[in-house]
Amino acid sequence: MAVSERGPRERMVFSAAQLMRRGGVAAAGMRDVAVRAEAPRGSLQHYFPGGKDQLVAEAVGWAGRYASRRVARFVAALPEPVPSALFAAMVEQWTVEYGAEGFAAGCPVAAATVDHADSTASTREAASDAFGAWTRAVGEALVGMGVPQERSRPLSTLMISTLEGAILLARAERDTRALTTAAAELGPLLDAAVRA
Amino acid sequence: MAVSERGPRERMVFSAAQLMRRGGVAAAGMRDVAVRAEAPRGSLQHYFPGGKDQLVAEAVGWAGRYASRRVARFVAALPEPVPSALFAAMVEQWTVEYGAEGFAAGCPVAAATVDHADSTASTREAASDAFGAWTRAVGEALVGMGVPQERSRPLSTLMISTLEGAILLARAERDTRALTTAAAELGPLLDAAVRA
DNA sequence: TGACTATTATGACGCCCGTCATGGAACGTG
DNA sequence: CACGTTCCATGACGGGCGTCATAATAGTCA
Repeated sequence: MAVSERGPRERMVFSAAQLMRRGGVAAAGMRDVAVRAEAPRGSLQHYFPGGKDQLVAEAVGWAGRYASRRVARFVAALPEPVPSALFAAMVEQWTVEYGAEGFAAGCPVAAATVDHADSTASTREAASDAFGAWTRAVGEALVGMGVPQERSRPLSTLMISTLEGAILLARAERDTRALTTAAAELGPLLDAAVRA
Repeated sequence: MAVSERGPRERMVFSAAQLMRRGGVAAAGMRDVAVRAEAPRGSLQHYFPGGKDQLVAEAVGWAGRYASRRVARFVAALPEPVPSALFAAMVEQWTVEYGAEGFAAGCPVAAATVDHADSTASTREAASDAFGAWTRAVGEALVGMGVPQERSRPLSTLMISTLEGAILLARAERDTRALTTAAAELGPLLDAAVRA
């Protein structure tokens, strides 16, 4: 995830998301965002006239789109297109990161929800949209694997709930145990929904 | 949850946890904590010489003990002592709160993890201990219901992961859907582990 | 009573934050 | 060239934060 790609605007959104991942919304200071994005500080008020709220909302939206796109790529790369394998891939993304870079960062959407769901409407709506898009992407993938339409939404919601919670536990415990447990325990349940 | 119970020290810890539940660690200002606890501001530096870090850590510890105690009470109140009923009770605590008071607050341990897991060691350790105590309490309850010892830890971890994630989704979406889905989908899986 | 500790009170300090005001540079287009 | 739009630069402002210094009060026991 290099910072040097795309225009300065997108770099700032990306950097905001990265900082939120590590220390929540409060840790994503406007000055820090500009520095990390190698963007001029003056650009913030130009590209984000709505201030920090807008920046946070866009960072959350970016994260939602990123997660959704990831799902499609996971599906395409699966040796066997079964739900448990998709969930395992989603979990593996985190175990790999935590193994390689430590437990510094979590999900930016979760951070935005925890910090601003009650105080800032735009942030909460962005988080809702992000989770919605992600859930939809997973649900469509499940349908493509033979899961009945009406089962796809509850199961995709369950997958994302469990993954988010396991990320939380993993960070607190500095251990990927919760993540691997989630994948192992939920796998059979997910596969049992195919063609049911 | 009245604020007027116990001594001023415990009231401050409690108030800190409540504020963290709503807007994260940053929203739990020291001055606010004192006001909400109806405690003198000067008491903060007296009872918590370790500053805010100590206060946050104790709030997280308080939450962990609270959740653990709750598990025992849930088990005692169950009409039928099966794992799915325990999980349903844990979930119901949140659906009831969200139905009655709105989606303002989440789990304080989650908030502490998201905001300070990477920056403050004492907070992260407190969160790890809180999740550990909670997981242990749930695991012991599962064993008491006939779940084999070696299955109790993964299953209790799964329950807490899924619950925490569903709380997150529920707050973002302002909808208890994720919570009820979690209970409905995980129930059969949990009960299948009894005497297995 | 006196002395010692526990608790409370209050104001100030320094820091960082988001925001704003103002102006300069870059640059395509008429 | 002129000119307007887009983009960047910089410093200041006001406010909130955690922390600290200092002192007054309350409670307790010799």
